[in-house]
Amino acid sequence: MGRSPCCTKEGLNRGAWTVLEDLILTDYIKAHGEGKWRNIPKESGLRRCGKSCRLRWLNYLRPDIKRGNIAPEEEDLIIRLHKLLGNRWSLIAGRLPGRTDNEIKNYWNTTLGKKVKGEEPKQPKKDETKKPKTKQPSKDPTPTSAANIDPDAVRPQTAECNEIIVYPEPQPEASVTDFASVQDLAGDYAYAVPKSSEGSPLILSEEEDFGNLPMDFSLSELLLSDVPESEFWELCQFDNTLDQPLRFSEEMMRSWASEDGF
DNA sequence: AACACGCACAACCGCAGGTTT
DNA sequence: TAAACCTGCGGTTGTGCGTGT
Repeated sequence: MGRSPCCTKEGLNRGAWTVLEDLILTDYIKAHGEGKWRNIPKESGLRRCGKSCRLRWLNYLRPDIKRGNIAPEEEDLIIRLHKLLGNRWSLIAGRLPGRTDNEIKNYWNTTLGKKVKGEEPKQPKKDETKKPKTKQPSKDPTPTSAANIDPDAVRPQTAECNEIIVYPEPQPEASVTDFASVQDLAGDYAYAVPKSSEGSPLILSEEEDFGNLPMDFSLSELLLSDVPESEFWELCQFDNTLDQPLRFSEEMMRSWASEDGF
């Protein structure tokens, strides 16, 4: 099949976006919605190709984008997902609320890839006090930024499920009935372990306790619907470098649940 | 203070695949 | 049915900034 260039390059701006261009693009998308990228330059007057507009919006201007450092739990998840999926960044990003494929790809190439290979990054990742590279004020972190979420924070509810912890099968030290089975539609078990007010896991053993769980879902379906079931538990397995089960934060679960219509 | 170097990340490029004509 | 169009993805590049000398 023949392929035309994405746009005629003549007369188009390239390189870093200006504040004005960002404003025009944001206003246009607010008014007309996403999609029809090719029409944007024509209709908005932006001197950018549609592809560039799409990239700018998806990776930078979208209001739900999370700014700030990758949290340890996100990092853990990226490593595991990459192990399973390889460089399928968009798929990985789809399971990290507010993160873009480009951001994850960059993070992997600069930091995580080395870490996983056992090679320490030359310098620790700069903290959130770092300034943006380009002089664009729209880079301000959103209030929901990961940098604002302490993954180790103890949330003082006793009955609500704060965290979903997936244990590999079979459970070595406990029987299935020691845990709250959220649902096992596919024959897989997902265990919800609420934290006590002291922060230690509270093991549910009574059926009625399950009613306090915040959502009802098929975890394998929710997590990676396009990953074969046979590979699902591989993702959840303990390994030598991460001696703990796979954890998903409350925020992730909320985001996934809303995205997937649960 | 000036320079060199390396890192981080926004942006670009080419390709693949789905949709429309 | 084929060609053209459009969107999305992953790899790569360019460059601003921080840090070390």
